Amino acid sequence: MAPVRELTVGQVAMRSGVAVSALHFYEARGLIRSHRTSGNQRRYSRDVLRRVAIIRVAQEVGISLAGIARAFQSLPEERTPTREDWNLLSAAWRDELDHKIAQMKKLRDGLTDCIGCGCMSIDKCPLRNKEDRLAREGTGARRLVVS
Amino acid sequence: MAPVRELTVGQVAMRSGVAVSALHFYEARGLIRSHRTSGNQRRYSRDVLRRVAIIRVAQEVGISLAGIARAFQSLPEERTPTREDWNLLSAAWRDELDHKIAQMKKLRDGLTDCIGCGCMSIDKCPLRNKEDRLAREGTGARRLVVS
DNA sequence: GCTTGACCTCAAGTTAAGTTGAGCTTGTAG
DNA sequence: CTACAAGCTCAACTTAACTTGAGGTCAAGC
Repeated sequence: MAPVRELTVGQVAMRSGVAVSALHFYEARGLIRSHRTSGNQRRYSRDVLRRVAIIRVAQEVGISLAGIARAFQSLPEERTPTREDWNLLSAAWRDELDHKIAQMKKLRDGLTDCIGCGCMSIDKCPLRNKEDRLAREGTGARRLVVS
Repeated sequence: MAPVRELTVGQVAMRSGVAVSALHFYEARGLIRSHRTSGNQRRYSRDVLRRVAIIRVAQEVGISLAGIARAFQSLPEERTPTREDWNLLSAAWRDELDHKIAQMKKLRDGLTDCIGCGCMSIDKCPLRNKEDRLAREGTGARRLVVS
């Protein structure tokens, strides 16, 4: 087979639509990998494009880079991930997403009922009920999760 | 009528479930207001509790403090907001929420179809389609929006 | 062979939403 | 009247996810 042309950072950046600096950053975070030329420049195999695409999609769905990295660990190190590999990943995320959608619906419905009423006390109002608030991660600054 | 007792920061913190530092912060951001005692301590009128409750709910729904502040500007400055005032607010947010839910559903459905397939190119894949991505705000670090 | 654009590294800056701490003042209970 | 908890201000730190900049290297065209 003809040798599949490797990509430079610039090419990956252009084709994936993310900045070069972001690619460096993803690499530092272990989300993508590259090897170096004799002149120390990065070269990527073509499947990095899929990885990057999935990173962006997952982010939009509200998954943090840490979460994505965790999920990516289920992918094989040696071989290029197959479609099946990716499907396993997406299945897990789809569940997360389903859950978030459900939570948001609950909030939306609760909003109209509760915002103008007298039930906004911390323990009584369904909206203010700590039991099943949407999860937050991180301890310092709060991140708003999802999308 | 009996004079309605004003609240100290500590009391508001306890009753609303947010930290004193967060209340200071909200005040600096113009989300809540207080007046000062002769000794320069904050005193809050009771309706601050509702405000704070709504701030938290709105945040969970993915609205940034800046967005909340914007919305709060529609509230009357002079009088305590009525139920009607709040309802107007919530209506707008409910729409936002509806929209976000719709986007998430789209993403969820697209995810299963697309993640394992070959369509992940920036311009063809529905998931990667720039047209109606979820809005991002801010220019520096990206925030993940919603909940 | 040199110029120019693409790369490289590493440090520091940015935003959101707060938290933490130092140093100082208030207010209330005994 | 004196502790001591609760307040106050202001500056600095935190996290995530990047971007920006400085200072230096690589490679391809003319």
